Amino acid sequence: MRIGDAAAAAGTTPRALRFYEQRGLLPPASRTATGQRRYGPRDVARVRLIRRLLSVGLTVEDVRGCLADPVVVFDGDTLPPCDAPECAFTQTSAIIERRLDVLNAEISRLAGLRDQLREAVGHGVAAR
Amino acid sequence: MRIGDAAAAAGTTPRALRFYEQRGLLPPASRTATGQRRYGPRDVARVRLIRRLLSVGLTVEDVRGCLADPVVVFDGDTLPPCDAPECAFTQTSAIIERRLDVLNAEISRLAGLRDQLREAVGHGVAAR
DNA sequence: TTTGCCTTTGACGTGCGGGTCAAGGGTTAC
DNA sequence: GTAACCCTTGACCCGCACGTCAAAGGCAAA
Repeated sequence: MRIGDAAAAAGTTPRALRFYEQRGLLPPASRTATGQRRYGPRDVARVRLIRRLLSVGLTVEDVRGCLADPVVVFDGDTLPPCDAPECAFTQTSAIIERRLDVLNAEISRLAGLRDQLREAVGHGVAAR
Repeated sequence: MRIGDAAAAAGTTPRALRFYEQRGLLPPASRTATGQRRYGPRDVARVRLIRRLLSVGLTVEDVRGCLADPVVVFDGDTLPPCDAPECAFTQTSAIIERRLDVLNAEISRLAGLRDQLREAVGHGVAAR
C-alpha cells in the first residue's frame, strides 16, 4: 500500500501519517527503491490505534508513551491485563490518569469562567 | 502617563496596551511630539475593563463588540440598564450569552472526552 | 508517450493573547 | 553630561495536530 491508501484505510490523511512518523508514533516506514513509503495492514491497525488514543484527548506525547507499552506494541494480539502489583508495566493507565487530571482541571476552569459570565450577565459587569 | 505606567496601573504590560490598540479595543493613544503614547486615568479604566472582560473568557472580538455598547462607552458613568424590550442596545449581554453557549459546548466536549478516558482506563481500550 | 493522479521534502499557516527579542532613539535623576 | 531606564516599530515565538502550498519526480492506464 502507498501512503494515500494506507491513510484512507485508517481514516486519515497522508500528511497525518508522515506527521506520526516524524513524531515517533509510527516506526519509519519501509521505502521503495524510489523512496516512496510502503505500508501493510499492521501499520494501518497501528494508525487506527493512534487515532483512537488521540481522539479521546491524549496528546502526541501521551500516545508515544502508550505505544511504548508492551500491551500496545502487540497490536491486535492483546496481552492479558496484568493485575498483579509487581507487574506495573502498563504506563498507559498512568498516562491516561494524568490526562484525566488535566481534563478535569480544564473543565473546572471553564466552569469557573462560565459562572463568572453568568453572574456578569445578571449584574451587568460590563458597565461597572 | 507613559505606556509603562499606564500598563502597571492597569495591571498589565506595555505590549498588551499596544496590542489592544492594534486590535481596536483601545482608541489610538495621543502622542507626544516624539511619538510616545500618553495615557490618562480614563484609558487605564478602559484597560481594566478590557482585562476584566478577557479574564472571564471573552475573546478580543467579543470585547470589541462589548466596548461598542453605549453603556460601556461611558466608562465609569454607567447608563442605567434598560429593561424595556424596545431598548435592545446592549449587545453586550447577547455577546456574553453567545460566549456562554460556546463555553458550555466546550465543557460538554471535554466531559465527553473524560468519560471516554475513564471507560478506557477501566476496559483497557489501548490494547484493543 | 502522454495524461493525470500520486508521492517526496520543506516551509509556512491555523487560533489566541499576548511574550520576547532587536535596533534605534527618548527621558529623567543625579 | 551621563547612566539607567523608558519608548518606538517590526518580526518572530508559544502549543498543538495537523492543513496547505510548492517544486520536483513516480506510477498506471490509454
